[in-house]
Amino acid sequence: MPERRRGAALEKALLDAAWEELTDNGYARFTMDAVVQRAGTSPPVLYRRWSNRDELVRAAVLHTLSDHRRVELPDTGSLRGDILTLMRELNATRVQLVTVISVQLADYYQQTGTSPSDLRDSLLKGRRTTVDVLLDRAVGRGEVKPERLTERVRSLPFDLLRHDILMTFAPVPDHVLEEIVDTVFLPLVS
Amino acid sequence: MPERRRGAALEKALLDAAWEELTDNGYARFTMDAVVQRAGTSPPVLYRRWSNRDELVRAAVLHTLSDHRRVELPDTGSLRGDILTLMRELNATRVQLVTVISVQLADYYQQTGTSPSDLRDSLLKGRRTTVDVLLDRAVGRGEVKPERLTERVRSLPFDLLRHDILMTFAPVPDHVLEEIVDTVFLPLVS
DNA sequence: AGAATAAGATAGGCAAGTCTATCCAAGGAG
DNA sequence: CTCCTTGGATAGACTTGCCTATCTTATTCT
Repeated sequence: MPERRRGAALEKALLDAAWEELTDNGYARFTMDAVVQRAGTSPPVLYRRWSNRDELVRAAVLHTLSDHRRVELPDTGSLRGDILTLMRELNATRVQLVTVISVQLADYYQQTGTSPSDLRDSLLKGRRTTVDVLLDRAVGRGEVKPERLTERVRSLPFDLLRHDILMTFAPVPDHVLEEIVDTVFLPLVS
Repeated sequence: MPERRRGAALEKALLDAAWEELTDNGYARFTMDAVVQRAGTSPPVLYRRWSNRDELVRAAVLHTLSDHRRVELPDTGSLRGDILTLMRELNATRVQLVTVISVQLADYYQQTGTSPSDLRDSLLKGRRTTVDVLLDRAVGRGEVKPERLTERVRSLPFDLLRHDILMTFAPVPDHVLEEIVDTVFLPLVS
């Protein structure tokens, strides 16, 4: 007989199940029944917490986002190493997150009249990102010319990474990451 | 009494209606009934041609793609002008196409195990694109150094445009297009 | 121990959507 | 003019998913 889960543990299990349904099947095929079944519980348990599909989806996304928030801060001694390390980590760990946020939630954006950039903005608002730290250190070492670091250029490697992920729904090969850094980003900043 | 449409005209009306449903409501809310109603016809007319939802979606996408295939070839005398003109046209006319192909079809990709890049590849296979022509002319004028024109760099401005469209689901402001060309693309190629 | 709380099972009403069967009507082909 | 194809209307069977009501049972609190 399995133990009966309660409170926070049960809630986490439900949100995890919802997230897995979302990544596996996408929003279009996301059903409450499937979440119930995957979590091994019964409908009322779910509905006591989130009274409809959209509430559950929102909660699952927020839950996963807050889980993934922190990234290790690389420190390899060079901008190239730092940026590549960061990109490799994002590339390895965030493919699902990126595709769900950008693609699977299409219906949610349509209903709310928002877009992925709105979601992103509301999450990053006022936070100092890892990239900012890396770049400041590189400026301190004289590796980059600060006047070249426009917002566009700062986010360029990550925009390109995100773009490639969205076109393939898969991690990007490592040589592509190096290509982005070596033939696009570094030439523009140094 | 409205005339009764037949054959190709009717088929086009149905596919157009399907495409509009797709752009307005997305794949998740795409229903046969809605298409029937928008086209002003009745269910059997639809089912005689496409026996289910997915077949219809596929047909509508292909139909629209073949409609949009050609782009005007700009000739402003400078690479900057040519590229900007092309980007402006794409930005103005392809937002729906890009978002539908990348986002609304998520479910389709999941079922077929494909991705937007597969769709893109199968469409562009062997075709000489407008961009190639522009760039070759620029090389001829000595505006760009040919050895810098890697595949990555050639597609860079369009990848960034596509990325921004996917983050906002809307046309990109003109000053952003200029920013991409002036602070990213041209510095890399000249 | 006993009471209170919340988990979990089961069943079912309701709504929406898919697809088919059946019919009638328009309009082009002979 | 008549036939025959095909468009179009209507109705309904069937399925699926949402959500609620009701009941039993495990776990925790006092």
